[in-house]
Amino acid sequence: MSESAGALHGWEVTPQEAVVLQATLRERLVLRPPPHLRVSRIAGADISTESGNALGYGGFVVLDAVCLRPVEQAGAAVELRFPYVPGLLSFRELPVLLAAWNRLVQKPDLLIFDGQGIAHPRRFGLACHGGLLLGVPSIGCAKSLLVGKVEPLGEARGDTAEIRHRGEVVGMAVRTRRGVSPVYVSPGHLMDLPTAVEWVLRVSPRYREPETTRQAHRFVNALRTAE
DNA sequence: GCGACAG
DNA sequence: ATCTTGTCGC
Repeated sequence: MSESAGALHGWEVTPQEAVVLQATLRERLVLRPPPHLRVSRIAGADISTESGNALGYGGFVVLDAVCLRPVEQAGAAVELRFPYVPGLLSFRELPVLLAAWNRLVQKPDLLIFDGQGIAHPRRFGLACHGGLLLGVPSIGCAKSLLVGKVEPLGEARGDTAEIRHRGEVVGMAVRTRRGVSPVYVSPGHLMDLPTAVEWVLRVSPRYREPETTRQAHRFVNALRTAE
């Protein structure tokens, strides 16, 4: 019997317990893609919150991996019970994303999260946790760094520079568009760095951020505004 | 002890 | 992330 998505652990945890969980869960990460990864559908995930907190609106937008056109979207609204703590973002966002995931019919072959993968203090960022939880290859693509240092990178689209942290290469700064600041890419689950960079560039043909992230952001923001 | 700190 | 006004550039 295969484990159903979301059955890794409960969400009623304290920040201290979350840190312990991360150390345990990271041992189950697979940092290489499946032998013959075929991606026909790729999805972005994001959440949108109210100013005071309370409800979080989360969702996925699934795109055709070739034309980048949306094929399905699913969302959910759940009370956010875990605070925003740098390094523990997944414990805040994944409960609502899991609810949205369960409403999704056409599951994607690859997921891109708005946050870090292994470029994380304990090598277990949002994309790692999300990919492991859902059992899908995943990539972290963040707008800013959580940990690590990067040397200046070239100005051309496609230029990269390693993200180094404690002597390890944990990700890559990637210029997806000339004249704008780079995005920070790192593997989540069932993924490696070269493949992650390749996909981020492929789904970011025009704007700084991947089309998956842009569409997911628009979708969940519309969800919140409509309520 | 002092900064840094995904979204 | 969200709250907010104007401003710069294609």
